[in-house]
Formats: sequence, C-alpha cells, structure tokens
Amino acid sequence: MKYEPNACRVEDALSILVGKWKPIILLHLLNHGTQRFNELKRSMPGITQKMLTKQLRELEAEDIVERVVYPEVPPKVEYSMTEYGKSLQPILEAMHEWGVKHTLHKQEKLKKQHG
Amino acid sequence: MKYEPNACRVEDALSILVGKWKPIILLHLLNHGTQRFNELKRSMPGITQKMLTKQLRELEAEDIVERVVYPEVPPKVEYSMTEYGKSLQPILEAMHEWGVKHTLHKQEKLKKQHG
DNA sequence: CTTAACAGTATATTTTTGGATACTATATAT
DNA sequence: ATATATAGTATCCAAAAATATACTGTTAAG
Repeated sequence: MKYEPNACRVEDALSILVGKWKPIILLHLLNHGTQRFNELKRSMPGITQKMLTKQLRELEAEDIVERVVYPEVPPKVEYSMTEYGKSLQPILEAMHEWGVKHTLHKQEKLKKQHG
Repeated sequence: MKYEPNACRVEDALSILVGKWKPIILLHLLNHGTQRFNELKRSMPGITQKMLTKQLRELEAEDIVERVVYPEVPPKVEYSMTEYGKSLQPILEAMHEWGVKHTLHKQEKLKKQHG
C-alpha cells in the first residue's frame, strides 16, 4: 500500500460516493436489488426528480449502476447495481461501521464536557 | 450489518473524509507523522492557507487531528493524527485500493470503445 | 532599512452543488 | 373530458464549497 501523492487514488473512490444522495441510492440498490425509478424516488423522501436522475446517470457513467429501459407505455426503467458496482459494498460497510463508532465517540466526549 | 435508513451512518464517515483536501491531508499525516503547518502547506501544491486552516480545524473539532501550539516566535504549530483518527486508515486504504481498480476498469472500458 | 519565515485572519468573488417549479408524452382509469 | 401514472427535461434560484488576494505581528538575517 503506497500513498505517494501522485499514486493516491482515494479521490477516485470518493468521487463516486460523494454527494447528498449517492450513498443512500447505493445502499438502497444493494439492499433491495432492481428498482424502478419511482420506487427509488418514493423511498427517498426529499429528493427531487432532477437530482435522482442526475445521480443515477453519474453512477451509470461509472459502470456502478445499470439502467434498463423497457419500451413500454407508460415508461418503465429499472436500475440495479452492476457486479462491478457491488465491489463498493465492503467500503460502504466499513464506513457505516466507522460511523457507528464515531457516533459513540462523540457522545462520550459530550458526557465528559458537562461532567 | 444493517442499513435501515435511520440507522445508516455512512454519512458520518463521509462527512469527515469529504472535501477536496481532507483525504490528502489525512494521508499525509498518516504517512509522515507530526507536521508543522507550513510543512503541510508545502507538500500540497495549490492549497491556500485559508483552506488548509479550515480543513485542519474541522478535523480537529472531530478529534481526528491534534493541534499543538508552541508559544514561540516565530510561531510553531504541530499537527498529527490522534489515535482515534488513525482508525480511519483502513477505510482510506480500502478506498485507495478500490480507486486503483477503478482506474484500470476505466482504461479497459476505453480500449473496448475504440476497438 | 528591507525582506523573509512563521501561522494564521479578513474580505470578496467564483464555482459547484442542490432545490423549486413547471413542463413533456402516452396510455389507462374514471 | 379529466385525472393519474410513468420517467424524465428545462429553467431559474439559493446555498455551500472553494479560490484569490491582501493583511496581521514578531523575530532574525542581509
């Protein structure tokens, strides 16, 4: 494991995970498998169509998410994680684990501060 | 490992790693140990003093980085990872590993696209 | 007397990200 | 005839992140 500045690829992973909605989208697809556009939208209160579309297209461009259009009317579009995209799962899990610890750490810090 | 929306703590980890400079700062401190302010600045071409200060203060507020001021003139301030902050290393390493793979993945994709 | 090193702060501006709202097309249900 | 569901676009606007630039105070070096 080398981290010479020029060889550092942390940003590559980060750029895919970052954004207000991307981790939520990824975790939802990992947990629920294939989902239609409006299924995703309904499970993420607060997201706008524009944002959801934009995030999904970015993930698609990176081969993380697959988009399948069925030529029906009304339209039907299904999203799912690619096999390649699933390789992000261990990282998301590690971040989740760390986040849980960090929440506890902050709580203990607060206790100390007011006795 | 549960990801019920309310229990998802991925954002907690993400909020600490995110930003144009934070991963760079963290990796540098992990690899080089204690560093003075201008040592850090010199090793990150392009960063402004304001940005470096801001990122370091945010990391300090989260107990990731420790800041020690020596009452000398000219001023001397040393930064280092806290023990707690070092617990981020496996995540950063995992992201680096993934980033390396992703770089290769993209290269192969390009090859296919133009024959 | 001027300049540089140190570790910042202050102010203003640009760039990026995210959000609100209205609009499209087609088919089915009422 | 009207409303609803589908999966989006197109504009415009607000908020957040990042950058540029100038400034502070003290000491030592030239």
